[in-house]
Parts: sequence; structure tokens; C-alpha cells
Amino acid sequence: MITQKDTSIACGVSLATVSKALSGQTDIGEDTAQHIRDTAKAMGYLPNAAARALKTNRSHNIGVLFEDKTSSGLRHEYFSEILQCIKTEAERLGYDITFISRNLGNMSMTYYEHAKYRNCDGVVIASVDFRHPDVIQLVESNLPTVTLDYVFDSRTAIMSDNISGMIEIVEYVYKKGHRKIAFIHGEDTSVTQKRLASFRSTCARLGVNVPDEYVKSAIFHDPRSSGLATRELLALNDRPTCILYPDDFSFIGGMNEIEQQGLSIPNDISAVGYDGILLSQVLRPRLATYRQDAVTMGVKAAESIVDIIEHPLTSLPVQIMVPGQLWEGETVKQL
Amino acid sequence: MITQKDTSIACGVSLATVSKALSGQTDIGEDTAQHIRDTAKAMGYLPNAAARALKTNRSHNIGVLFEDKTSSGLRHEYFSEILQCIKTEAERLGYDITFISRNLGNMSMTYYEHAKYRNCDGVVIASVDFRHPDVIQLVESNLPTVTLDYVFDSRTAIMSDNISGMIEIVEYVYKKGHRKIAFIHGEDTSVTQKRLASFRSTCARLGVNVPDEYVKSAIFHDPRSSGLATRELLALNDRPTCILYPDDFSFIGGMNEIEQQGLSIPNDISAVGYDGILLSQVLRPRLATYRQDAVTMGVKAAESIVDIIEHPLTSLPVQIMVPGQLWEGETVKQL
DNA sequence: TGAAAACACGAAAACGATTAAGTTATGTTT
DNA sequence: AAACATAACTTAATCGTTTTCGTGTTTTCA
Repeated sequence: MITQKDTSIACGVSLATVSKALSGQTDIGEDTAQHIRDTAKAMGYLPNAAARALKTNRSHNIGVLFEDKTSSGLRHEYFSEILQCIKTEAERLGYDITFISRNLGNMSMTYYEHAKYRNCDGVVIASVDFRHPDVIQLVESNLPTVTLDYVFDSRTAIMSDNISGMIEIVEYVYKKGHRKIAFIHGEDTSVTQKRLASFRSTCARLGVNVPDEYVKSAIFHDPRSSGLATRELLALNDRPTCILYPDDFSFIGGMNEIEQQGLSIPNDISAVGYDGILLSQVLRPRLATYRQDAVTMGVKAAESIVDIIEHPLTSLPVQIMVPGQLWEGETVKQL
Repeated sequence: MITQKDTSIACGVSLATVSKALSGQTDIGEDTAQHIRDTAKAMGYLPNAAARALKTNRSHNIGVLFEDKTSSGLRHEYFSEILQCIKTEAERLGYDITFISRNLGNMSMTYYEHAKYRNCDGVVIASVDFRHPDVIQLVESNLPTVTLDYVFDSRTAIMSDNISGMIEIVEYVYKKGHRKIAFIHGEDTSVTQKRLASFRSTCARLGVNVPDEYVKSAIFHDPRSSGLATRELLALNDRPTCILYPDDFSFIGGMNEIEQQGLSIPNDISAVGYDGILLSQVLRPRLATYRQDAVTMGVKAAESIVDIIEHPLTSLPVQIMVPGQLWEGETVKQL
């Protein structure tokens, strides 16, 4: 492996001169610097991130928390798309991505310890149990952090606008003439709480009555549970005319149930998803859904964490609301 | 930050002793070692991966190549599941995962340079253009590498068994009485070549004639292109009774086309997917498909790269065939 | 009991890079 | 021309660990 030392010998200058020339310091003559850069390249010199990190205490490495539990995790297109965009944007800004977990080999460590061990300059917390003590420890530490879809006090958070999303969905469905609107929500998370509150308040504002039996609980990304909830809704005496699903993928479970009962979407029952994953737009009829802007979420997350890392004093903790977009699709019938 | 030095002072022993005690060397008295470990923990000592890597030339970090081009990439459930499993298994074995790309900030580098820069002990090459010169450079370097679904000479590869997969599919369809079998394949990749060859040879062996117009080209993971191919197939005078799709997701495009023409699956047209993603099993009728064992792929990839890293002399380059499984589903009609 | 072996620990160099502070040589000012 | 500023380098310390080679002490056993 070619080091700066090798290069310095080859150029007949000191180690320091090489380091400065390579990092573009100004107190090196332009001709010398150029010569050093040329020979370094010719010799196949590569910087050593470990040495650099050790000395500078900056790794240019961002930790990412992605715990793959049942519902969310990498298999969910929303998250894999966010990850993809964090990765791309971070790389553009000169940072690499390392996954942070709670164990490494046989030694178990907290997220914080792991991130410190790897000298991460900051951490993006994407998909985890935000109530876990280890997550709390991490956000309360001195490490820069950015969370996705969950707010911690005095910390930057990138939020998909679930409140507005739900408002737009309900208003759209209302505009289409629906007054019997059912909502199948996901398991009890911060996201679910926001959507549910928004659903209830918007319905109230529009004067839409929501009987208790119109609100069902299911599991995100699990068509089976939303299928069961759908069945219960269809069995009601006063069945809803429109069902809102926790996410696009879960809608499949509802769709099966509806079709199996000989009903058709949207003629007999209208339906709306959430997420705007690829699937929603290749189904026929195209699913009405609220597209979450995963691309912007990822980009903003990367931008924010880098900003905090590079300007720790001037960057302020903010909550960035990322608006989504209603995709009307063809699954909500005009009544 | 607490270092070994701090600990050594606190314990009144030398730096060397602390290092040995912490790494479990034998030439330290058991009582001293225990005392050192206790105080280290009490003081909140954390090892520094950068310093360790610098000294030992081992980072316990595995690079992963995941370039997100159109068809494959993280948004494809097959790959995101593999990534998830590589991650989990690598962590179990004491390694972290870092994404390797071709640029970092404004400096562009090859994969090899990036991996070297980050001191990766090895690289898993998952989803890229395997013919790219930079990929070639990487696999021809001294870095341990493992590839997925593509073989390089003298290198370990984890292969989803596309040959057998196609054999099983064709035999299954044949057993169901189909003799007019069409195949819509993906773009020209190594995987496509294998499946196509296997399709042709199996059909030949079974005495099934495959007219040229029964073999259509589409794009992986793109329902639109497979929809178009499906339309062409349906327009043939002598239309096939069964269509094999490049992947489960692409099947959606075909499904829409078929239903739009007033035909039904499987009564009028039978269909088979490939991958066995979640979607395939929540569709009604359940899609016949060949389940690729992404979990095993990921686990084997992690195991293999770690084995090569830790036993460079005794580990041999092998091609590990990961068998999949035919899921019969309900989309192939008995003729 | 005395020499060799085993044990427990320390000193110091090294990994590759960065950087504060010091040293020349050259140029500028008055 | 003396004094000073600037440009262009160099020296040497340092980041936190690991590891080789010693060294002093204790144990072992003939």
C-alpha cells in the first residue's frame, strides 16, 4: 500500500508537504503541489480513512438505523427508497453509510456505543422502535442525529406529513360524495396516532359521523390483517361506502376480501391506500392513494445530518415537513 | 472520550497491559485482567475502530455494492431482502456493512479505491453491471470478493439456481397439460441468459415446440413492458395457453392486459411469475411462481465473505447454488 | 537449594495521516 | 540598508491501539 510517506520520498519533500499538497492547503507552492499530486496518482496512492479519522476525529461516515421488524424495515418499499436516497445524497456530500445495530459479533452494544465505536459523525434514525431506551440514549447523546417520522425534543426530524395526508384523503373522499368512511389503521405508532387524529378531526370538521365500528385496527404492510378488518366492515348492517387502508400493500388484502364477496371496486366499495408505492400505480383500477415523498425524505435526511455535522453551532433543530401528494387513482367512486 | 490510556492510569498499570486484558490475551493475570475490564466498563471505555483498523489492517467492515439502476436495486424486494440478510448475518459474525459507490463528494473513485479507502476487509457485489470495468478491477484485485448471481473466474459466487428454477417451472406447466408456453424474459443479463437457455432446453427435452413469437423481451420489474409483451402474445393467431413472466411484479402488467381483454386467469390464460415476493402470495388467485431463497442468498454471501477474510489460505472459491422452490399457486390451469 | 521455566507486566515502536510551530529564503517597505 | 512580512517547507507531536521484545518475579523440580 502506497502511503504519503512513500510519495514524500519519491518527491524528495517532507511528509507534511505531501499531506498539505494533497488536501489543498495554501502554503505549498503551486508547482510543487502539482508535482506531488501527479506522482501520488501515478504511484497509486490512496488515502487511509482510518488514519484520517483517528487524527481528525471525523470519519465522514454516517450511521443509519434500520431495524427490520415485522411491519417496516427494508422490505417495505417506502423505507428502501428512503435508504436509497439517503445513500445517494450522502455520497454526493462526501459521506458513506454504515448500518448501526445493537450487536457486533458476540459483544452486544447500544446503538450509541456502536456509532461511537465506528466514529460515525452522525446518525440517521429511520426505522426502529423509537421508545426503546437505546434509541433514547442515542438521541440524548452528543452525537448529531436526525430522525424520520418521529420527533424528539431539540432534535431535527424529517416528517412525512401524515396530518395533511389524511386531511387530503378525507376531503377527497368527501368531495366524491362519501359520508360513510371507514378507516383501517396500522398498529399503535406515532404515525398511526397522527393519521387517526387527523382522520377524526377532519371528519368532524366536515360533519361526517364516524361510528366506532368504522375504525379498525390492523398491522402495517400485512394484507391478512387488513383483509380481516375489511371482512368485519363488510359484515356491518350499515356498511361503509369507502375504506381507507393503512398502506397500499395492505389494500391487497382488502381487495381480495371485497372481490371474494362478489363486490367490485369502486362500484360497490371505494378504497384508498397510503404510500404511493409502485404497486399502487400498476393495479387496475389504479389505487387512490397518498404518495409519500420518500425521495425528498431521504435527501432531506442526508442534507440535515450533514448540515448538523458540519455546522454544529449554527444549525438549528427543525422539523421538516415533507408534503406528499394525493393520487386520485380510480378506486373512489363518485356517489 | 475514554481511552485505554485513561484506563491504564486509573488501574495503575501500563497501556500494554490494558490492551492485552481487553483483548483477552493470556499473559495477564486473571485478577488484574478482571480489574481492568471492570474499571474500563465503569469508566465507559469504548474501543476505537479507526485506531484498531490502522494498527491491525483489519476493519471488520464489509463493503457492499448495490447500484440502484432501473430494474434491480434496493427497491426490488429480492435485493432488499438479500441486503437485510447480509446485514444481519454479517453483524452476527462481527462485521459491519458499508455501501461502496463510485464517488464520494467531489472526488470520483473506482469501487476498488473506495473499498480500500474504507479499509474494507472484503466486498459483496450484489446488484451492479457486472461487465463494468470498475467491477472487473475489483474482482481482479487482492480484495476478497463474493458476487451474487454472477460468476467470475476463481471467485466465490452465490447463485440463485435459475437453471433449475426454469426447469421446475416448465415441467410443472407441462405436467398441467400446457404445450403452448410463452416466455417473457428480462433484459439481456446473465440471469436472463440462463433462464432462457434453461427454458429452451427443457421445452426441447419435453418435446414442446417453442415458436419464435412465443419468446418476448421485456424489462425486469417493469409491468408496462411485460404488459406490452403480453398484448402481443394475446394477439397471435395461435396464442399460448400459458405465459411465464420475468418476475412476480412484472406479472401485474400482464394480468392487467389479460383482464382488460376480458380474459381470466387461469381459465383463459395461465401465468407464472418468478421471485416469490410477498405480493405473489397475497394476490388472488395466488400466483404460481418460483421462490428465490433470498434469505439463504444473503446469509451465504455473508458467511462466504467472512470465511474468505478469515481463512484466506484455506478457503476455496466456490459457486454456491441456492435452490429455490416452486410455489404452485393457482394461476396455472389443468388442461 | 539453585537453575530453569513459567508467569505477569512494561517500554517503545509502529500504523498513516494531520497540524501547530518553527525555519529558511525571498521579497517588500521606508 | 535595516527591519519586517511573506511564501514555502520541515520538524515533531499526536490520534488510540496493537504487538514485539524485554525484564523482573515467582514457581518448579532435580
